[in-house]
Amino acid sequence: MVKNNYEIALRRYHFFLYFRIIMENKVRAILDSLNDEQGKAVQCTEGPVLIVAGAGSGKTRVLTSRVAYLLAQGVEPDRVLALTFTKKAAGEMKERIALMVGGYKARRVVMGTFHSVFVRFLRDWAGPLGYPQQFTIYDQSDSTAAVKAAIKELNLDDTVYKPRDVLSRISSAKNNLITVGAYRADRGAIQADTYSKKPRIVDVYERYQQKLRQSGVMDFDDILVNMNILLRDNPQALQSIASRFSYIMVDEYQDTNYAQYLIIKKLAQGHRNICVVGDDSQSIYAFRGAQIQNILNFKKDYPECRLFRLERNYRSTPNIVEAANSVIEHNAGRIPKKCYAQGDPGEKLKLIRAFTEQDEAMEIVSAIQKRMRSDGAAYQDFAILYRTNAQSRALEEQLRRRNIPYVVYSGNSFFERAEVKDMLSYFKLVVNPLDEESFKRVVNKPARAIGDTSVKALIAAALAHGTSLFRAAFLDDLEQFGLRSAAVLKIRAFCAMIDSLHQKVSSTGAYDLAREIADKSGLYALYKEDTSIEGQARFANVEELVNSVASFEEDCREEAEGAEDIFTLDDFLENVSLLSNVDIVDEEDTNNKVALMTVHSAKGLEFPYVFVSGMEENLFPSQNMLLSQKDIEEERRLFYVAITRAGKAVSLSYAGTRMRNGRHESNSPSRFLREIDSQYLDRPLEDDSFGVSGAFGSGGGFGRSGFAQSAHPSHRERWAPPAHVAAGGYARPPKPSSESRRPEAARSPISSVPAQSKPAYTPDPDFEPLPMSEFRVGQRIEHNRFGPGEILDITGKIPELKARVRFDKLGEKLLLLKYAKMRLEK
DNA sequence: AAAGCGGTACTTTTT
DNA sequence: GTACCGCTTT
Repeated sequence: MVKNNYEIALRRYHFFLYFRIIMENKVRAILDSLNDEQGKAVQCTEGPVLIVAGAGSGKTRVLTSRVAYLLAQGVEPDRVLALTFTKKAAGEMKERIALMVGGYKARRVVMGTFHSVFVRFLRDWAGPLGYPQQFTIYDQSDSTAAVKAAIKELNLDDTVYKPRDVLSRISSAKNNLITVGAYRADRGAIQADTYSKKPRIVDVYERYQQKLRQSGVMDFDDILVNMNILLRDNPQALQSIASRFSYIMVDEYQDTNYAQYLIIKKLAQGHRNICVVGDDSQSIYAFRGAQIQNILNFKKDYPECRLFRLERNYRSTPNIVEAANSVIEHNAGRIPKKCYAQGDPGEKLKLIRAFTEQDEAMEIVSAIQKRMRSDGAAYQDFAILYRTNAQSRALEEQLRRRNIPYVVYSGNSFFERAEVKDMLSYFKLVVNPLDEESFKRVVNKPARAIGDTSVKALIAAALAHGTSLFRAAFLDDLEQFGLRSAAVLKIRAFCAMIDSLHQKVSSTGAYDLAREIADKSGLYALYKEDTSIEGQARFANVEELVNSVASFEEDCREEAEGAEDIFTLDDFLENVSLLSNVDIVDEEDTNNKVALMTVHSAKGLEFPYVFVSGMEENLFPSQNMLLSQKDIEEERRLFYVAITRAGKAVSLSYAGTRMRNGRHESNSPSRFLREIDSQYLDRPLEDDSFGVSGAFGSGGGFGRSGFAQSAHPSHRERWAPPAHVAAGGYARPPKPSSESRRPEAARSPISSVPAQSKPAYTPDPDFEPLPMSEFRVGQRIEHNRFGPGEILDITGKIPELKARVRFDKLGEKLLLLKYAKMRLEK
């Protein structure tokens, strides 16, 4: 007996030793792949930790290793919370952790985006917060539509109260946890709104919130606001949620806003094991409330915190890193750090100068093909980045022309299609019948003889009773709002259909229910019967959406490893609503394809070869960002992000003219190009490349008399005109301004001389306006629709030039030249 | 009630 | 140049 016990104890001890050796091996394996500083950061698990991680410094490696290290120390996976900005980032980290500690443990780590993790908690506490358990989430376009509806209900002019602007105002209020009441009490905010001639924004805010409430819906910001409310007002919830975790990690901390900051603070206040990772130089989301202060002030909140700096860049060549450094040094108030790379300095950054955006695109495509031959690179090694989504067009055209496979990372592709939105609205409405925007969208799709008039009356009834459209449908005083009994019956039939589907949500698999909705709603049949080419494409999209429900369900089952959960449509919706641009693209879709995306979307990604296109003033930096020094610094960080995506080579391109909003625009090369230390560029940037002088001959050639010839169409096609021609032709050729010559001035032109920074060209008030094109008074023209005629006179200011035309058949008409489809008569 | 037209605004970035 | 809105027409 004694011996037996002894043996057991010995065995246990052996097992313990054995176990320890395995663990030590695991730990060693984890730490072996790290440099000194990374290793320290990984092992410093207790207490607050700030990791300032430069671009390409192995930030993800540190984060994943740190989680793996914690698990190897015996920490239970579900006590670790890791927050990221995109699902893609979270997914990749999970995969890497799984490689280190196995999938079983890795999957149990609570890892996801702020929004998706918090939504889970909010579901558990939906009741106390006054939401239905199956609340749904409004995306940007739903929110905008709801704001618009709120504006209309308040009888405000939606051309003054532009829904997008109002929403962004409301959004920043929410991101700073300013409720409607606090907003009303905030004299500064009210004054600002009054000053911008929109004093009733706060009323719209109030109405908008009411609508969301009645609809049982949260917008993106509400997820954060409600999380804060929950943690503030519900001690039980705070206790339950905060005590679940003993370690918290936050990625991209520089991009957190106040609401997120406060949630993290509350969750960490017990154990203070909070590790945040970020790079102040890569803070690019101020427009959605991100506060760079959060990372700068981390030390103030956690005085005992340890700081680790990851300064060695493993991604990029020294030339790229130094070029990026030289740019970011133009910003004030950064966390001091010196990023560096070792090894072969690599190629210098390449400048590409083109006449038009098409030329620019061609140059880029040629460079890609050349590079593939010289370096044996594959398509997926390339990324083309740009400031605005609209710029992808010209690039796509050229890529298609040369049969180069590419993938565009952008939100407005699949999920923005009308037919997909219709189907999704049905899904949302079935999950949450109170959802007003979804209700309005699909109530008469396919046609059920429930027209605008009926819907308007129903809205009035809902408004009067302070309830949702769905509930309003069953009121018994609907006649008072002008609804005929036939219409009421049809509406109620629709609601009954939705309700019967709604009953099945929690008991039916997502895919089965999706199919049933597609059938019962009649949407499937509606799209199927349209046999036109576009109709077939629409049908295919609806099919694809429904199929994606199936693959979602499969993914979930795989993840759950046979646990007998059923995955329902509300799970699917939640997942879809919180996808980011980079999440939407299928992994298989990126195989051997050139990637196109905005610089914002590119954050966190890397490619061997990066092209940054549209390096022009007013585009990058954006013209909307030229007003304040703060904004310029954010644009500069954005440019920094762009450059540091590259491993081997960076090409920066700019065009002399490009089409924007249907007009040709000319801009000089971006100031950021001038900010790159010239020793890292393959050639010096011409001081006077575009829009100023030089390239097209200075001054004389484009005077008043010179304009008539240069504006001839054939001439214009070959030679991109400098700015003063494209801008309308009546401005003087600018004198080479001192601003473009002096780098010091270029660094801070805004704060010192705001007047000079914007209009590079002063219009001559005495000069008679000429049309920007070939049209003259007295000329005969031919209009696409109105036929032949004669130009009587031309009035108005650029760009609103109007031509009075007497048409031979139709008489006089006033046409806006920039839109009129007419040409000189042959 | 749907389709078709003309007018208007739009392009900064996104969870 | 396009997407969207609201008005008009059938």
